[in-house]
Amino acid sequence: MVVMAPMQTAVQCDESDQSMRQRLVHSLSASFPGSALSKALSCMEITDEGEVIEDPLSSSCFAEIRLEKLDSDDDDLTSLDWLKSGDLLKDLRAGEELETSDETQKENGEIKLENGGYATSAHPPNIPYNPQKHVNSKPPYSFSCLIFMAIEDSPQKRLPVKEIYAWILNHFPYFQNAPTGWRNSVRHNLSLNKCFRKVDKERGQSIGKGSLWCIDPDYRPNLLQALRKTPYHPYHQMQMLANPQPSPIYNLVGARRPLTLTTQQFNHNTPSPHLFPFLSKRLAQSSSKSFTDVSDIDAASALVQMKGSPNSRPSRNPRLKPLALVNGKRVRRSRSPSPPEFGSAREKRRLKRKMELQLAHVQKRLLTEPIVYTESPSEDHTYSATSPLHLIRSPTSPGSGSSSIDEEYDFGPADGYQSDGVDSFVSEESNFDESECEDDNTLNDSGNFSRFIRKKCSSPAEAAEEDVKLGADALLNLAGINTSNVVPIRAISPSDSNSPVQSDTPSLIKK
DNA sequence: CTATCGCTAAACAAAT
DNA sequence: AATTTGTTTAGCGATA
Repeated sequence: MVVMAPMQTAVQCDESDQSMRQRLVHSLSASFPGSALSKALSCMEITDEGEVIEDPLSSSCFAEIRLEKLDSDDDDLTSLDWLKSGDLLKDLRAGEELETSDETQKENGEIKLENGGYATSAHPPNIPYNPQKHVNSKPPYSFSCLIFMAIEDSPQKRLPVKEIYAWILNHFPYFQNAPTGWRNSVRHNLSLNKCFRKVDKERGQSIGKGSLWCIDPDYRPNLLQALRKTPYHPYHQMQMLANPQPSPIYNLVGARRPLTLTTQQFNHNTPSPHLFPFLSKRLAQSSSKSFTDVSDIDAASALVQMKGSPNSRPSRNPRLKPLALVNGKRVRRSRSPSPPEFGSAREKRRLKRKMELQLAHVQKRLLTEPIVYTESPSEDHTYSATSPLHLIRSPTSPGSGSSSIDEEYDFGPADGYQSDGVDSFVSEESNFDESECEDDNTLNDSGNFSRFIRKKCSSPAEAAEEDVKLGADALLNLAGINTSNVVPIRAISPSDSNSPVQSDTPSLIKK
């Protein structure tokens, strides 16, 4: 059931589009001066009649986000009872007033401190957040999101710590008066959060102390997802500009509700080239491919036959080592392998071939599609976030320090802060050309996915088997079929959320 | 009640 | 030597 937003509908229909758009453009430009956001906004031309001549967000990845009913709490939203709670109507009216005044500041929940200093209170959840205006409210973004936005907003998609500080200070004046501990938190987050990766400096390159930090391409969708789930995330306001239709109510009233994209919506969610030049370029190449096509389902059903009924399998994922606590650290216990069951040799070969072809598509999608189907925060951007690639990475490879990461995971060489600006994951994309799906040898020999597997497995035969098993799980999950070998980053249906598999999912994998 | 998450503080080492 | 950067541990409150 899709829950529309009755309040926002009323708000947006009562006022003209033009005034709303103009005010939002003004507000966002002021909120994010000089940023990619304001650049994207500057590309919009609003006529006197309020028409947006060029709307860079018309195909935004957030343009068709809808809120799906996810839990019993949503029932509250289907009734109008929630309207009566608190001073919501007053707050909403206050939220509409984007012009700053002392009075509206009070109504907007601003916390005016007598000493004019730092407040630890979070921004009120029922007020649209303006970082430039609500300078005394703690931003409703996690440090992960702040760092993500800072890095994404940089020309090279990589920043030294110092400039991350600067970006945050510039865009969130709240931190100008905050104690310096937040810098520690930023560094702590950079260090501990797997989503962020240090870029090795080139020889002779000097950017001062420390390294550049970038987004790990594998986790970028997770961060996007996390940002999307954040109330008042800037891109949502952009979405309102592009598509002033009823939006998820939580973005207005601040209730914590995850967004879920439907399969149909997925295909239309192309990021703005103004905001995500590399991502939009990548997706444009594969936009003609549907996310879950018939062949996926076909292959998945074949896999069900091959693997047997998912429900008949033991709940524990045999390939995931369960976690144990040793000296306070989470480590993996040893596992006992579970051999796959196949039919005749001929049938096995046929299905394997089919599997490999489908696996190639899955691999390609996993590395190129930005949208993540998750409802658990742990799948977004936290220290415990997992990705398909991480499932098969050895989390505690001996000697896998920062210098060996690139080699082991085939990251491209560091570009340097002021270098050509080629995004690191562009090179990864090139490893997944459609033509690779046409040849078994190529498939097995050139993909990162396969390389990871081979590094993990001791023999080619074992690697091939691992390949098939992994692809089987990926396809089954993409087809919405619950399996014991869940690929946790995608296609997790609400009914899977309590599956025993997830409890076996690694909850903390250190870098 | 428990586990997880995000934040904060702190200690410490390494780099500049 | 001082400062900045990076890593790690610990603890707390909020939340699911």
